[in-house]
Amino acid sequence: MKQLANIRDVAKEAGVSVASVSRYLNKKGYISEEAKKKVQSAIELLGYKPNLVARSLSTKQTNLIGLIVPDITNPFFPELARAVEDVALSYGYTVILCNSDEEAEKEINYIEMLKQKYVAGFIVATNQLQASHYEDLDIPIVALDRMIHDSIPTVSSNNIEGARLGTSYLLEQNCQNIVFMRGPSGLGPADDRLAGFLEAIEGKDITSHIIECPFNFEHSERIAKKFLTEIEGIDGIFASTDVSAAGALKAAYSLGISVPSNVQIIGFDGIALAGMLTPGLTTVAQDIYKLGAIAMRMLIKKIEDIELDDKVIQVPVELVVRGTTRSELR
Amino acid sequence: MKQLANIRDVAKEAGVSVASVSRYLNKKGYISEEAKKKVQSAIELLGYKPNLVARSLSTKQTNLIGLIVPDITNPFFPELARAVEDVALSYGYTVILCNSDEEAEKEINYIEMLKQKYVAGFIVATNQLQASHYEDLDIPIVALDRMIHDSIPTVSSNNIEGARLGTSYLLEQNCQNIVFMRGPSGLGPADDRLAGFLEAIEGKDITSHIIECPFNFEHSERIAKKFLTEIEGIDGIFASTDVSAAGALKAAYSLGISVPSNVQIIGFDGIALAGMLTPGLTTVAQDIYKLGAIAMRMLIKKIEDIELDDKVIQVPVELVVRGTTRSELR
DNA sequence: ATATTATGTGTAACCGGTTACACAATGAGA
DNA sequence: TCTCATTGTGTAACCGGTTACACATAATAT
Repeated sequence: MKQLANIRDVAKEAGVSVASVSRYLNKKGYISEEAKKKVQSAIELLGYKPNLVARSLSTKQTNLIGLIVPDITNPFFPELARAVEDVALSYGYTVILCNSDEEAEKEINYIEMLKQKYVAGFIVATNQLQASHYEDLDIPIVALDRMIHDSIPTVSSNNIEGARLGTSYLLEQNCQNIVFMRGPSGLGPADDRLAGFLEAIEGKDITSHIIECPFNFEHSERIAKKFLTEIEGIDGIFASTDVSAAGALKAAYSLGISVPSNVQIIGFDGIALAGMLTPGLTTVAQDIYKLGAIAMRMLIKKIEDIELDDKVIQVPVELVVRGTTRSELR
Repeated sequence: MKQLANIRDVAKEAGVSVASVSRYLNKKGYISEEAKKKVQSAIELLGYKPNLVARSLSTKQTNLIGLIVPDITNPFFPELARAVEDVALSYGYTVILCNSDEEAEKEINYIEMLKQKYVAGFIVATNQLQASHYEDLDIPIVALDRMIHDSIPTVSSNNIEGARLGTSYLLEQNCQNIVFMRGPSGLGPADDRLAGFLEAIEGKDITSHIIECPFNFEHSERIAKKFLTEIEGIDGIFASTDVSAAGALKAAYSLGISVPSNVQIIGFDGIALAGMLTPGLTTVAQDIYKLGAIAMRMLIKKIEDIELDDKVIQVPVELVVRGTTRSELR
């Protein structure tokens, strides 16, 4: 392959100055129709593509977006990442994937490194760091799934409403003795889901058990096995996450407890996994793709310095009824 | 935040030239102990971090790696991506995630764009493009999971051996009438898995049905439902993918066919999903993390121009027995 | 004593863009 | 006719690194 042409080659070929070529490329400043044409054909002739690195050096801007997630291996995040990536691509941005493992240090390292690369912005789906860290950065940021601080635009699902919805459904199904597997305390969505659950059972004549449980299959299975053997008469489980629900389902199965006839289970997230389980998992589904897509669009607005209509966007949530609840009882 | 220091500031502060600072930073060329110390303290004093964009412009090299996968939403790929990302990070590289959707055009667009950014190399887990495309690129490339061409270093699982292993196990479990759900024809791993299956049943007195099926849950479920109703007496299913196996499992369940007592099912991949299903999916497990990690290390060697020991690496595969096969019959 | 080599350092050009600024030319308004 | 705004263009500095090359000095070989 031949040496790539640069802007000076184009200028020479077109018989104009580099400034004119640059103005043409960026549609900025004055340029005559005639010059435009000459530049255009020179570009075509030489197969010229602007060097993005050089441009970045000069403008201190790139079209790189850092997407920070706890762990792409957790099936919630690939769906989110996919949406972010799709939208980014359609606007000419490129996404860099960063797994933080919920460790502040890893996250800081990533942020430092990407800052050195002049990333255009970050989408952060973790909340390890204090808001001040991000504010000091002076780079556009959008929080996804988890609220970091009022000062940072956020897009998340309506978790409280979702938990209320799921709980009400469990009550409709005549569950009287419900375990709520709450996520790690201190984690925004986990807390909100618990709040929604508590609101929904408020004043109802049912027994409830709140049990903390990480968003991880093996732990969830173990914990569910424990409470299913230790607590008498459980007839409903609301897990804060589909993965946890899957753990509970498996635990029930291995204990010979039949789902949904003995225990009904409901999850939260609406990831593809829910539909793959047998029986299919009833779940409060987030619109994950929308979550990611909106976050990316917000970030692009911030990057391009367009005023945001709303700083906080709540995406509605929907109950998807499948086989782990007794829909025939409705 | 104050203006970041650049190399000239450091040089001035240290009382040396920029060349010395640069030599110090890159550990290249001669520099005295004394100068080293002066530069070091100037760097600390100013909190200097080299500007990676400027460096890239000059060296025409970045520490960016493009990772091209069909769709990160397919649960096989996040596990792979995770490994790639971990190893990349540990060597100071950053990975850019690209979903090609198995479309040649998308892939070409990505490659073009990343080339403009001086990416250091690509890990390609798709095979849409002809090898020549990659060769013309003149950028280090490693093929992951799927072989593209002899000329391109490849790391993949031993798919033939894996399929043989799984099939033998099914035979040991007394399956007589087996459906092999093969992946899309023309796809390397899918073809290899079929080959392994055929080899393993060669000469055995059993009935087999080869049915093509994409690597997608919904399609797999539908197809499995069809053959489970249309074909008499199926007692074993070997799916080329855990996701397909999950579809088959769900299909069996919805038809009231019990697994493993009526039909035994075995998958391929060893993704986390397999363990989350009930019953747990017996599967031929790839060492997915290892696959990704080795690919990344190979790529780094290519980038740094270190001779590769082997151009093609086959990672061994392991049978993981869970609940969809009747292990008690052993 | 002299040639040769190894060590150490600085200057300035270069990578390939962007853009401030100077300078024209043209047309409109006073 | 004389401003002055508008449109159009080019030169050269700048972004922040790397590095070829020239030059200097010290150590070793002849």
